[in-house]
Amino acid sequence: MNVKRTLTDRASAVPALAEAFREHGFEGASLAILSQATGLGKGSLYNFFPGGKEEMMDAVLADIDGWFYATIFAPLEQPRDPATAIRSMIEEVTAYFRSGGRVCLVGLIGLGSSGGAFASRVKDYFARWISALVHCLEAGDVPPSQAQSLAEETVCGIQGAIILSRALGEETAFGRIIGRHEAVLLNAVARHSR
Amino acid sequence: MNVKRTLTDRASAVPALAEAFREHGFEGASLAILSQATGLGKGSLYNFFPGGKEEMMDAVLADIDGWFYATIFAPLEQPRDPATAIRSMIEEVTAYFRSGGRVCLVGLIGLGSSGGAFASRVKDYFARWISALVHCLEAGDVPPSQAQSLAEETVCGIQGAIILSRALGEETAFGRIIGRHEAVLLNAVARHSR
DNA sequence: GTCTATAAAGCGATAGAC
DNA sequence: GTCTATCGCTTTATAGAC
Repeated sequence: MNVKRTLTDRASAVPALAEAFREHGFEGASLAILSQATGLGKGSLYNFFPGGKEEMMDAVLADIDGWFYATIFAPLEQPRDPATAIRSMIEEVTAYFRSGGRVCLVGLIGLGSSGGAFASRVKDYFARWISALVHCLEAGDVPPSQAQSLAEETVCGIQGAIILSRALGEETAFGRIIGRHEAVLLNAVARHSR
Repeated sequence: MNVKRTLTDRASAVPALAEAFREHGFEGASLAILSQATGLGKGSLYNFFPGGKEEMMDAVLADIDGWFYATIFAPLEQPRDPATAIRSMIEEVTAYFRSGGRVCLVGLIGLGSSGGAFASRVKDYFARWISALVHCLEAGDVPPSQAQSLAEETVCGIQGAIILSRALGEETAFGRIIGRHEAVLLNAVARHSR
């Protein structure tokens, strides 16, 4: 019971850490910031994460990966109806990234120099996303080569939409861009399953 | 003459600073790193950039903006032949970002917390890029609303392609994704100018 | 298990010799 | 104009009180 409790507390600190890393980046998020974000003292943080910031970031990335797998990837991989799965993905992604107001931490880490330490997590995240979307499109009778292209373009477009909507300072850009990707995906499955 | 000389030396330090900021980010690039990258001591750096790191980054962003305006934006705005201008943009962009091996510093800064201080530069960069591409497409008789969508999608796709090719660790992804965007743009101008 | 105090190192920035 | 030395301050990380 007491073992479970410490794990639970560690796990409950992860979302706060994630938000701090999102806002300040890996190097920018100091222990003082992380301490304030979680409400835990530095001592407690090192008790949960003996490896320091790196272990915290690793736990955050693992948590994000788990959430995406359960919420986005898994439904795409075994879709009852491909069109519904696509619509669901777009809806969840838009809510998760708050229309571009919230940064994709995995993408951000991949761009930075700190990315090397988390390269495999970053790679897996994007590879699994694309793979899941490919499976969904193929379930909608889209030819494999076209499914691969569409999946890559969609995942790219989402990352780009976050950058662009933040840069332009207009949240509406995100929905506009993502909406067009949704339409392209739905059009593809509708055309081929016809 | 001596005035010109100091300006030249300051300017010649900017590309090295840019590369250091690209590799380490704004917070990650310490003065020790910037000193090593430029070959100048901290004293010399502060002589050229009294405002410290912020002024260095601002000079870097101004330099990048100037290069993009001359090389990419201006040719798009007054295209002799839209298709040629588009092909040239893709070629220059691919070389500049080294097929995704080189990060887009403007996009990276826009994602990070340090972006606030450089928000107007980041915004202008993307707004001008999209605007220039829209003008080029309209010169190719693409309807305005469609030109705006295509331009947004292309700029997004380039940013996303950098993230994805780095994350997946395959440089080929960049050319593949950007090539499809190029084809879409060329197809649009060919179809409407027909 | 959580805190405060503290260590050692690195940070941005400045001063002053040359 | 360029360097070295140095100032405060913040950083990560640890130690020890409770």
